[in-house]
Amino acid sequence: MGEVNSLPLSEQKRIVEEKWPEALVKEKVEEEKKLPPLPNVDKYKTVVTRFSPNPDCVLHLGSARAIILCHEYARMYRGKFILRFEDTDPKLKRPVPEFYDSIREDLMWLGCKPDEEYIQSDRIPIYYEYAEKLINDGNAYVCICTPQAFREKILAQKPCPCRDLPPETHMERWQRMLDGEYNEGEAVVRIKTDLNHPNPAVRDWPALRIIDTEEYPHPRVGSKYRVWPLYNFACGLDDHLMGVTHIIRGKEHLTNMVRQKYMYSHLGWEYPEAIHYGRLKIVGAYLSKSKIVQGVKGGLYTGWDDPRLATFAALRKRGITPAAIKRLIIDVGPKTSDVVLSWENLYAYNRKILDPEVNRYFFVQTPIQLTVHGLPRTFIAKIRLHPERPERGFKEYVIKTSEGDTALFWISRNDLKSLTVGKAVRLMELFNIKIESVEAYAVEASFLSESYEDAKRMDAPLIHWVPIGDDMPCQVVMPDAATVEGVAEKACKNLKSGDIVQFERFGFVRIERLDGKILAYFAHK
RNA sequence: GCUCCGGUAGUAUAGCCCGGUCAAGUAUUCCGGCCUUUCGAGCCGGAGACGCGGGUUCAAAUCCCGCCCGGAGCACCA
Repeated sequence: MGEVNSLPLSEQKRIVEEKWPEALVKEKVEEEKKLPPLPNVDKYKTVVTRFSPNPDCVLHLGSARAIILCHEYARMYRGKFILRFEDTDPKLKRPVPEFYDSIREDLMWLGCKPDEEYIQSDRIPIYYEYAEKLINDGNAYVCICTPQAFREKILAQKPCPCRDLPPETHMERWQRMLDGEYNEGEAVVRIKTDLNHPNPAVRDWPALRIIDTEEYPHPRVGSKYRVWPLYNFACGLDDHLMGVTHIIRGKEHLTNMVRQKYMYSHLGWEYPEAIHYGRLKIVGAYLSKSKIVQGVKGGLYTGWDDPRLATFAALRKRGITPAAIKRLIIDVGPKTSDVVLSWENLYAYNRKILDPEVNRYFFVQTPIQLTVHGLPRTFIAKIRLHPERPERGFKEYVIKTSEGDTALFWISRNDLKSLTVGKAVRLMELFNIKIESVEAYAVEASFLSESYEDAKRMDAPLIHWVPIGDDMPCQVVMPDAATVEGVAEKACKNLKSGDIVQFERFGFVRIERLDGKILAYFAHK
């Protein structure tokens, strides 16, 4: 051991290469983290997962866990991924037509295309059918107690007066519910459970209730139905009916599973495998639908894609790639503890994806004028669009010694701090200069030399620049919605809306608009 | 309050079920260095964690008990 360690590294490496070449190869394979296996996959012919949003808001990073986990597992086992809109509350959580589409779009953008799609508001007759069966079999009943009266009974582990009435009576009441003879809140269908269950919330839970859809019409089916299923009823039935084998959802649904299991046993069904992951938050962002809706409606945010929001629309606008989100979610995995992500984690994945792909440009933030005197000749700066990929092409600027021997540039006021009178500075990819004078809005300098080696030897700071005249105005909207003003180099005029580029020494941005001037959104450093 | 989860570095994660190979791995972050006409990326090195207290055991991040902290649910919402 000591003998081996005393050898130079290159020698050690040579020996290993000779004797165990496979050891080195293995070392280089950077393994991507994989999802842990799903439980009891063998029990089912095909794995079926579902993502079931309420279309009452746009999707955000908080939903990413459900979407990506469900989709990824479905792919992993060559199974099926279902999108199911749970829009059964026309009153309190009103679905909004535009969100059905925005959710579909977000899923496509994320690369999580559903194999099938269902909308619960189209399935009301199915829910009625099972409600009747359950009532007929004495496993459900129509309760006409006031909520308070019922609550008292159930807390005392006693049946309410309705519970033990014969099924025929309840079938009559059910018919009256459908016929509109009860008003909102006057009757509710309950699933029978164990009255002694330790958690009062699971005892005889409500399955269907009445909504006055004349007053609160459903955006898709209007006033067609007065009796609407509650979450546990619709969701519980659908999961079985659609053949869902693995339910992957947040742990807030843990008690819902307990409730639904009673219904499954009434129907003689077997409950699917269920994974309840923890809550996902990201520092500084509101991931609550109500906060988002409130903020957008109230004008606090510019829209669903306001850069301060962690909606997919906002992330997309900023140039955060779906691949980065996917890696992040897979990295976090399906465990039950809550996580508070830091943006750095997301950015790091995104940077890894973007860096080898996107072109580089100069953007000068809060520009000030730099005058360079004493140019010996005209210079041509020919700069690669991507440092490692010369085949991408170049951008070219001719630095003319127009007025005598001087040239004018924009440089960033932020770089003022690295400029000291008498010291050398390198204009990246161009030449070295010596600072003669520094004022708040103007810097004077003189030409020093051309070679990069000189700059290195002098330990000169490197700053980027845009030739005055070869510039175009550019605004960058930052993640806090503040706007940074500056100038971009002229070559940016060839960019298109939607392009993601790196503004060197500034960060990655996505081009939003280009009309003589540039509007970009900042992704990250 | 009741019911149920969970707590590994700044962040995220592996390991926990089936104690030893964990003087705890990985990614990111931060700090150095190298490389490179930029930042970045890349390469090399460094910093940084088992919530607390008991117990069982030759041996505990892993098993048991207590405590503390965090979260979720307790709707005729999803």
